[in-house]
Amino acid sequence: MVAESAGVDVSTVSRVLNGSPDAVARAASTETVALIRDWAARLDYRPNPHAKSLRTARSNLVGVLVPRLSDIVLATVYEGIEDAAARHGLATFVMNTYDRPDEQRARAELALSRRVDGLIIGDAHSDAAFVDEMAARKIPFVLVSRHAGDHPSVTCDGYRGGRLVAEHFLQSGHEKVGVIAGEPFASTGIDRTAGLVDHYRQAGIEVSVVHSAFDTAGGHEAAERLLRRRPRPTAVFAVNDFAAIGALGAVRDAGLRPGEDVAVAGYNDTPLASELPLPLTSVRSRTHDMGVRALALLVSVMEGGEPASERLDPELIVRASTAPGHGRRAGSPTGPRLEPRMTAVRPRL
Amino acid sequence: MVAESAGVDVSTVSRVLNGSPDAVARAASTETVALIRDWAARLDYRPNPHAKSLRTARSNLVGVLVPRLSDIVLATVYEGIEDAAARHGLATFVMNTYDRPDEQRARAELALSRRVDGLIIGDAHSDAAFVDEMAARKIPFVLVSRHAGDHPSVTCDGYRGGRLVAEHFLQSGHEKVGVIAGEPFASTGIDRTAGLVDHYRQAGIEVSVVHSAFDTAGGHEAAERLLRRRPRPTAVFAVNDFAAIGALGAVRDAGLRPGEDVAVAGYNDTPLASELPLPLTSVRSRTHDMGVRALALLVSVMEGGEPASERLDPELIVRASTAPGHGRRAGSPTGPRLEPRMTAVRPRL
DNA sequence: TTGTAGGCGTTATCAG
DNA sequence: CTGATAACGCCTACAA
Repeated sequence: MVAESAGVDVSTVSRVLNGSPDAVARAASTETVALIRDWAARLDYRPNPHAKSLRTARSNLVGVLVPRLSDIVLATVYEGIEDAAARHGLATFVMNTYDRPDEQRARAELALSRRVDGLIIGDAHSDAAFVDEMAARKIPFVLVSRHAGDHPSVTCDGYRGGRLVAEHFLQSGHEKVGVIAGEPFASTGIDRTAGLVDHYRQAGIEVSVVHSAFDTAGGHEAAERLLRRRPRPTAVFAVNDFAAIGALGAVRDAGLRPGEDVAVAGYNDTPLASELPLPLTSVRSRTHDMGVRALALLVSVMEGGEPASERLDPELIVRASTAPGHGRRAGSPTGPRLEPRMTAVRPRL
Repeated sequence: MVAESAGVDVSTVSRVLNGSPDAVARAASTETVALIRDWAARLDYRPNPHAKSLRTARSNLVGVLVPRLSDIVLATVYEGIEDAAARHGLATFVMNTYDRPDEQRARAELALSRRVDGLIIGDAHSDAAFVDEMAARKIPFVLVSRHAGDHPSVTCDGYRGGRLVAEHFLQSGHEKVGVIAGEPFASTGIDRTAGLVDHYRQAGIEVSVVHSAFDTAGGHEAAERLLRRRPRPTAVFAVNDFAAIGALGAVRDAGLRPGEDVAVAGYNDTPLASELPLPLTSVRSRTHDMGVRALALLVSVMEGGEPASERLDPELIVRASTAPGHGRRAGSPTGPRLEPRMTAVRPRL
């Protein structure tokens, strides 16, 4: 189209429109380049991506599998992926798998039938069955958020995150601790739990671990179970902020003062954590960065590389839920005197 | 590929693999059909979507624009879109625009350059500037969540939602009411606010309206402004659950009892609303359904139709934040006696 | 019922 | 430096 209008050959047009700046210089005369660029702009020409993909056998598409996009953690990871993908000229499909193996396979096939150049898998299970299949089929992919087997992955160091919480709890004098460990198939929960458990064990202390769904209701129910144990935990670590919020509610419902009678820490430092009535101690897990790095890693895999996995460093954010009087929300008019007021004369047990 | 293996002509293969059941029956002999199907399965043949799109000038791709995917409301709408799209054999791209007009245009162009067959726009501004441009360019699109101009849209009736809250507040005896109205360019906040304001006006009462960001911090700050007014509001309606959570915090920080001294209602009935320590009254807005319906509407538009917009019905869910003693979280061991305990002997003002 | 041929818009190769 | 040509895989009108 550009070619006809400008009276130039198609191949020249292609060379000008696609080549790197200096390649263009070598490929066509200055006038021809100007002419072609002019017509392309005037007709606002866009190369047809389907024709291009057909010819080059590259779609510049990547598929992304997540357990659930309405989980803010994964949504934020995906935002990172999407940002980075746009910068690389790639487009992304996201799909929910609800952590169900059959859906993982079905969605992956769907993506593959769309001829994606690679896959970012955010819902790997620790048994690695599904990802091993993908690897056996030589499909370029990376894992994000969770790791499995020794496939390339970008994660945030959950083991270290768990230790950070353990150190904080120990320094605060907690010797009876409970962990709400999330789903048993997710490396995130496994690592975070192991980090805390190991650190406590080195101090000669055993902690109670219960599993739960990754949401508020799951955390509430799991915390109830922990609070029934004797001696009762004085600190609870939930491997997810939403579970931690549920735990806060359970503590309150049990007639105890969250933050005072029972310290509660979460994970991921969700935007809500700092804004809760009782601000929540949490471990920042650099979710957006994980997405950005995962896409970079995938690009490297797609280019035939065998890049090393990346493990980002977590950061503990201490707030009032584990340190009464600390970590008040900025901009509050009342200052550190909030907590006593929030918890005044609540009957014990 | 299938053709060579089976020793059949390519066009016959195409006919068998694409045609509707009875078209196939008319197009090839039973044996040939079986033969072709057999080989297709054995080679797990997938038609190349790029070749198909090139030939048919249809990509089966739809672009989705949202303000921000890490907002659970839009994430849930998108889940609905994605579910429905998969059922229609369509694939979707989502992109964040952060409610910035330049990003809206840039992302729409990106989608268009990918040759999407249509667009679902979840971030329309009430001035309709951007969507009018799209319409002028004859691009098939529908709006979701927000409406603008008289372009086809799927929304939940915010005006009615606002009225539902107003009725509930009036029945509870609130005569001094504040509204946290969200961003002024979003039809959602505008309609919800208008519904409440109109209903109160019909009762001869004026309400205070303040704008804010749609997040927790915005709601906190806006509530502080409302609570400084005299006479002080006894009820606050935030057009978004996250803003409502911020408002709950502000009420508490002001030394008042949320739910008792100041009723707080939110909007969207986010999963968190029912799980908060003080369960939040909210208006359910059928976000997932909106996504599903929006995709159906887009399909109709892409087929050349001019379908009418859809307005789904909202539902008020009353909980303890506006009705102390009501709406306790199911499964709690303490029953309706929670609220007095939560708010005991907090100093007034 | 089956086969043939042309073209969708690119890019790569080869020749001028 | 520029132009012609083939091929990517699919669909469809037309012919047999």
